[in-house]
This record gives sequence, structure tokens and C-alpha cells, in this order.
Amino acid sequence: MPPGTIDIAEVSRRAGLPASTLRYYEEKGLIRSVGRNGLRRLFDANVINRLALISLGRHAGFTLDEIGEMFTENGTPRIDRSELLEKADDLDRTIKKLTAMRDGLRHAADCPAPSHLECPTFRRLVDLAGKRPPGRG
Amino acid sequence: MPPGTIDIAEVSRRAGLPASTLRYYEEKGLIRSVGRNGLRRLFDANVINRLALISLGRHAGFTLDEIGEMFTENGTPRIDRSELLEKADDLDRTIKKLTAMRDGLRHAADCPAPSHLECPTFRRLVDLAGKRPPGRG
DNA sequence: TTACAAGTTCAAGTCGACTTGAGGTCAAGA
DNA sequence: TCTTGACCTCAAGTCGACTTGAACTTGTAA
Repeated sequence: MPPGTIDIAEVSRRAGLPASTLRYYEEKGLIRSVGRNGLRRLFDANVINRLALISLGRHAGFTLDEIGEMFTENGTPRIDRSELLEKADDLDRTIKKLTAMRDGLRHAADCPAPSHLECPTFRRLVDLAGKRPPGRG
Repeated sequence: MPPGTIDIAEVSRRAGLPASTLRYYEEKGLIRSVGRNGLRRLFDANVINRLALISLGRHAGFTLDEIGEMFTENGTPRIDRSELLEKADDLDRTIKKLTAMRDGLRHAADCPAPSHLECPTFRRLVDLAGKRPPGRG
């Protein structure tokens, strides 16, 4: 094993991701292995950074494909600033909704009204939830 | 059409959900139609409340199955208070993460470092993103 | 040198929440 | 009465991100 390289088990251990996920990410072009030891993939140690970046992107709500487009040829991140700001605004909206939701849930938990539907605070919450369901199918 | 009842198109219009979703929800036992006009479902007008409640639950991160268990026989909400508080705490954690994420994105958008990876603030963000990806597969 | 744990490939399966399509019915307006 | 378009059922398809399974290879410890 050439110096500076690590095998998939080590990447898995350090990144906290199963090997199957790492193979999947490589197949999608999100990470690269730098060689083989027999059959076995060898990764450059900096793949860990890259994985952290990918994790970040996932948390921020980007799809894997979108994340894939955020890396340049040479592997450094290429990030569109206006796209970042847009995502930040998205997050802001989500945060506001979730915050209202959290407060509403806490209220509901010790609301004295016989049925939640009879409690004005709860009803406001219900209205706030809006029409369209969240998340993806 | 008996008074007080509405057809699926009306429910769809009022709730902002496609008819296919309403049929799906009925199949899952989340809502009930009160009769038929020929083939066509008739709903009690209060199904709208129920749908708002379902939407609320979805936003709060419950699955449809979990939501289904939150209704009593007679159709009124049966909500476990400790479960609500638990969900509220979940939301709280999510909100904290998203907030850090949002701030980090905004920072990254006008960070002067040549590569984001060289910026300490960005690196802190990357670390914060943690190992495990969010959301569901 | 041999066993074997840990790697490999490739195809297919999974999960939740719906959507879509084919083929059929029927209430209501012209 | 006829047409039509909204509704119906049921089965199958979709989406993203992985996971799982079967069958195979190989570096390494004993």
C-alpha cells in the first residue's frame, strides 16, 4: 500500500460511511480511488475532506448529482456563490417553518383544550402547516 | 349530493392535493369517504381539517403510518404528549444544524479564501456537517 | 501453501409517498 | 338520448440514495 493511501475499510472507518456507499459515490463520480492493490481500491487520504464536503452538501439539501457538479476537474470545490445564497435562503424558510412547528408541538403537548382542534393556538399551527406536504416522495 | 358533503374535486381544490393523493390517503386509512354518488366518493366537509392535521404531521416529520395511529376510532386526534415533545426535540436539533448550515453557506458565499477548504470558518462548517448524511434514502 | 476474511462486480431489491396508465363506469348537460 | 369528461379500480412505475445478494478474487496471516 503506497504511502498516503488508505484502503476502503479505513475510509469507511474515518468517514463513518459503509463501504457500499463509498463504492456508490465512486460510481457516481463523487470520489475517486487512486489505484488498486490487487482488486482492492486505494484512496488518497484527502478523500476524507471530500466526503465531509459531500456530507455538508447533503445536509444543505443538495442532491448527489448537484454536488457532483460542484467539483472542478482537479478536484477542488467549485461553488457558485449565488447558488449558495439561494440555498441559504431556502434553509431560512425551512428553519422558520420548523421553528413554528416545534413551538406548536410543545404547545400541543400541554394544551388544556379537550381536543386539539378546539385550541386556537393549535389551529393556527395547523393552518401554518400549509397545504403542500414537505419532503420528497 | 347530500348536504354537507363534497366530492373529491372539491376536496382536492380546498386542500390543494391531487385526487390521486386523496385516494391513496383513503386506502391507507388516513381519511374516510362517507358515501358514494354512483361511483364517486363523497366526503364530509370536515375532511379538510383532517387533511390539515395530516399535513401538519408530515411537516413535523411523522410518517403516514405514524399519523394514521394518531387518530382515534371516532376520528378525533389522539396524540401522545410525550411523543410530541420528543418530536419537538428532534426538530430542535434539526433546526440548530440547519441554522449553522445556513450561516456557513452565507459565509462561504463571500469568503475571500482561495479555496473553501483553506478557510477555517468553512472547515468548521464541514466538520459540523458530521459524518452521517441526512434525510432518507 | 493454504485458508479465509475482506475485498470485488453486477444486478436487483428497498423504502415512502405518491403518480401514471390502461381500461371501465356513469351523472349530468346539450 | 347521447356524449363527454370526471371519476373509478388495480397494477405497475417513479424517484434518490443506497443496500443486499450471489458469485468471484486475492493479499495476508498461520
